[in-house]
Amino acid sequence: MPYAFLPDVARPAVTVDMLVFTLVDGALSLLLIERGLPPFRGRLALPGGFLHVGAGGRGGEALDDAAARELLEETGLGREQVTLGQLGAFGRPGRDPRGRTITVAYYALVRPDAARGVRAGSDAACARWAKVADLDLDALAFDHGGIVAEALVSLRRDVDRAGAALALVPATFTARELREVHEAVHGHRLDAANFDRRLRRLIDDGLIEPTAETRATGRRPARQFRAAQRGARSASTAARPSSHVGRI
Amino acid sequence: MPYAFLPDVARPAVTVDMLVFTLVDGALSLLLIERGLPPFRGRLALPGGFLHVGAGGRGGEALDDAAARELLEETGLGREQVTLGQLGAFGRPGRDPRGRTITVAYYALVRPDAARGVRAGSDAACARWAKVADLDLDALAFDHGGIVAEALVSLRRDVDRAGAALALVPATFTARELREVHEAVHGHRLDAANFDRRLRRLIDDGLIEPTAETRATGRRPARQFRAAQRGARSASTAARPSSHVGRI
DNA sequence: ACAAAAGTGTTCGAAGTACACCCATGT
DNA sequence: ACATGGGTGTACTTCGAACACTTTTGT
Repeated sequence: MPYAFLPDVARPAVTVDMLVFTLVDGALSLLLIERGLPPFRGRLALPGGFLHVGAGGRGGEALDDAAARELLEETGLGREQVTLGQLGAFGRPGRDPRGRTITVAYYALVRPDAARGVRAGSDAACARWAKVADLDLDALAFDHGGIVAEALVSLRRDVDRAGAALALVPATFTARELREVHEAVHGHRLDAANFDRRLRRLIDDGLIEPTAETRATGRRPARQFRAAQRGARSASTAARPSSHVGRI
Repeated sequence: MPYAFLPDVARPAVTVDMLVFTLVDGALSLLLIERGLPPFRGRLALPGGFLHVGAGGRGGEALDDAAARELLEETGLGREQVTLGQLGAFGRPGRDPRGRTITVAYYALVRPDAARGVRAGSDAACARWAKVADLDLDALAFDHGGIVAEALVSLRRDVDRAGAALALVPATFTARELREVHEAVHGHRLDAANFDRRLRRLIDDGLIEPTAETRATGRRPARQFRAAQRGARSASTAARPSSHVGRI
């Protein structure tokens, strides 16, 4: 038993909410559930759940582990298959009519090929991919609209640092696919020629590497790339300041 | 009374911890308190406290308000005098030996002139400015060393976007002072000539504006600048994509 | 053959870096 | 007068945007 006790103040309930992003038909999409119970019954909401807190002083799960658990429950995806990170905490009084809750929002970036199998999580009544462009943020349950809005700002800011973009393409991808990630996130077209030169820089920097095979894509076959495994950096990378991936 | 109740699961205690940064003698510094009580008695820690949660379902304070309240209690500074923002939530089991706690970390950037008067908060046993360069992160209480490390990464990333740097200089400042903020945060010297051209761009973008007076600084008097009040943007700013300030 | 997509080259401007240099002032 | 810091100019480079252009495939 610990030698000192936490003061006996009122505690909020703590939940973890997930912002699971992927690309569906080239459009940035977010996994939402339709609530089957009040409050906000019938409204769309972020998947999530309560943080597991052990009975004793030390038990329970870390926030990151709670996010990974929720992700697995809702989508069947393991944390190795996605890019996971924390967005922040939200706790305005009144955000949940049932009582005081704090939520810690996590984002998860899912490759589109892995996203195909995501359906009917055990926890959620009905999980679906919603295109971000079509989403009415004000219609979401709780304060989830505001959380999604913040996540989109972070995502758009950090997709250019390549880390986030690489998390949203299949393991091997074409230049077009990676470009479409940027286009989907930012919502506007990019010059294919300029983007290819950016790809070449990513190769120079050791972030991605070309594969031997090409892929038939309807017309002329395209070269493919894959994310470089860490450690296999080129000399030019070592000289540059490392491009930190940062949060989402 | 609400029509539905939160499930009766165990709840963690929720605290708000403050990372109060300023420049002391040109060195990036952080406000720390020496703990007077166990656990970690005698060790340095971030100032902070428990989130106020109302007895009913709706009462209590928002996370931002808790951060502002802690800041006021520890430093006497109001939220209008500082730049305040959330860093994130930390909740590893075992981070507090007394029991399960989640902390939401906030940063506050304090202008050096305002930091002069910060001393002996009502809450803290003994508050002091610690130079970040001299700090032994592993010696801090709880998991505060890791939190500080994360904050420094964010601060270094975002000081270049000008928003953070302007929060760490007096209301009117010289080019040298703003440059020293960048140097203090990044830990290396910058070319004064190039930095001056960056200043000129900040003027063009309407972020800062020159004042009429100059300041005697030992040798040749220096021109002074101030942060431009929002709304007084130049034409060039309106055309550009707005440079979001982002978190810390 | 032709359309569509892959891929290359060119030009321009914005902005970072390095460095030479002039200017104004307190001692 | 002169050292010190304030302030300007110049050359080089990187990188994004715009766009003309060639190459390679399927139909």
